[in-house]
Amino acid sequence: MEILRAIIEPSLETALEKVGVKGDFWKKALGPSRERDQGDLSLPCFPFAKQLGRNPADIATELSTLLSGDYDISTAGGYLNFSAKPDWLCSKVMPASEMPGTKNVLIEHTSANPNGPFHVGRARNAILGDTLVRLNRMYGNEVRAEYYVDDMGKQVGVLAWAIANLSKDQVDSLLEGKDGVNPRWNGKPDHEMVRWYQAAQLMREDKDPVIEEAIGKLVHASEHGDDSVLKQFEDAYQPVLDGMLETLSRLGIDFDTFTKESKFVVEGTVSKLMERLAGLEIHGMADNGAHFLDLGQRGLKGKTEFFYRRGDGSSLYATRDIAYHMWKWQQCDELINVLGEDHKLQAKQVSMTLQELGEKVPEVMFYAFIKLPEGKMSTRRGNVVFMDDLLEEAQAQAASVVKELRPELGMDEVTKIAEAVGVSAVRYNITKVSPDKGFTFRWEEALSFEGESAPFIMYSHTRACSIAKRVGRGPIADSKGEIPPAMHDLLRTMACFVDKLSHSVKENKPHTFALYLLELATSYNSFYRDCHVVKDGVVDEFNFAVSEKAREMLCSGMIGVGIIPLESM
RNA sequence: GGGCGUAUGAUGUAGUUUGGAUAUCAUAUCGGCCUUCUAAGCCGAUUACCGGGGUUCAAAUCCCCGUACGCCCGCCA
Repeated sequence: MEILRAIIEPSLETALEKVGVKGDFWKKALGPSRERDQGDLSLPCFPFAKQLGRNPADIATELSTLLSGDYDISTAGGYLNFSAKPDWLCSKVMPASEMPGTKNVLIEHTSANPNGPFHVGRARNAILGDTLVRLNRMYGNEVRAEYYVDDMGKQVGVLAWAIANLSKDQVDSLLEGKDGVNPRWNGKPDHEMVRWYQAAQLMREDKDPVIEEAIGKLVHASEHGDDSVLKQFEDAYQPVLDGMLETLSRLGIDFDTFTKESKFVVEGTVSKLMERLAGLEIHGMADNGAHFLDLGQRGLKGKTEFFYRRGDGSSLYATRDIAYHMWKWQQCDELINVLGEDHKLQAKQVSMTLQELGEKVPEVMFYAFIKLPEGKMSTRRGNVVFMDDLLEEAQAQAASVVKELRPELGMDEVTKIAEAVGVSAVRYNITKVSPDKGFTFRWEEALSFEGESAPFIMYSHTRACSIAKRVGRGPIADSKGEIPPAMHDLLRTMACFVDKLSHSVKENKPHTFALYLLELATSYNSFYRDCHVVKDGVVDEFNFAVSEKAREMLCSGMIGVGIIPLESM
């Protein structure tokens, strides 16, 4: 609770000086209390014991007599506990709070190869990335969400070759016996066109030199910036990408800008970069003329040679990524990338090279993969859960719950609520887990609508909306009244909104704020139980004002993590 | 073989960056609460820091040695 810290620190500093404590190391010891009933902030006095040669409990007691302010003080077992006075807390929480962000942030996320539909694993990137985008915006930062389109190289090359050379019948017969397109997704180009890619990959297993050469030629041309080949690639991948973006859009995810990888080849920045790299101290060359940097000289362990240029003079993916980063740095103060954990080494190499060039390095949020109970997700082995199917299932499950709980609702209303509940639940179940934790996808958990879930938060919010609707007008400003425990508890939770948001944004940890919303909703639920707004037809203005403030916070918090704030569900 | 990451109740998770009190929350299980603003809710009960050393007044947190799992170690993307 930073608002409390701000008023405690100055007087605590004076008190500690009087007692004889030197230095300000205590500032980091002053932290949130472990238990809620201990207080809001606590100071362990053990570190002072040695310096002063006294018992920590005595020091705590003496300090408590030297302090006073808008907080209550208690001591317990060598700790000094501070609790904000409820009235003061209320006066701090109720006014609109200023958001501290001032930076221009560019967040690159998703950037999936445009060759097929999102499965749940690939979508983790988009969900985490978009949540970071939303949280940074709520924090006050200027944010640009960017998708880096991989429009050259082998993956797109294979897709383009297949579309140019295979008929639908050929594709169908090649893929015979494999799962077909779910009829629900007929006409959705990512689901349809991925079959050309899959068919081509199957054919390539035979290693037919004619096909390999044809694909190789395309890839080679794209990597040298051949306009007509790049155009052919674009015609192949764009519909697929559009289909993929449709899925993301259903999840509430969109982008401000799309930047094509080929841009840096065509504009010549990649070749200029390679010239610069060739002049570096740690530069080296292989027998066939390929170039690398020896990052081992800068402390990289394991494989130390980082190749950035092939023997034939063309660039590699990482080389283009470096050019891309240099370009990105020209347009923001802060750069964040969202990458799967398989990109850790690559990202390290890119960062080290950027440093070698005197450039700043990006912040990277890595996330671990989502597995299935049967093992790793793999499109080829048919061991996947497509995001489209998950969303469809979530919507259907939600619809059956809504129909049961709200039998009076019409079909349109049910569908609208079910869609919001389904999408929010799917997003939230991915967002609430720490990114570096790999987890196993289970339908049951992904579709959980109770406990630690989006619908739990949505439900609290609709309760607040329902009250507001019943009152039918806004709250009266500066209402005051009695603060019972449940309201006090809610106010304390509300007081940490910005703290939690700051932490989430600064550390690139969306899950901490996502979990905070659960606390906020829980506190609201207790308040809802104990502090009725409408009693016998009469509005308790103070309770209403607090309810409204909580409703606003829930609402903006939900938008921040991609939960759709319904007014009724 | 080397590098990086993860390990917390029956299950899933927070907390580890910056050491601090009785370790968070949920699911499951058992029991209670709808004549009062939506019971997708509320209240109560039950169960945990991978193993072994070390540092410290104090270790889930820091250091060392193991074990298990994941990812990476392409002139692929």
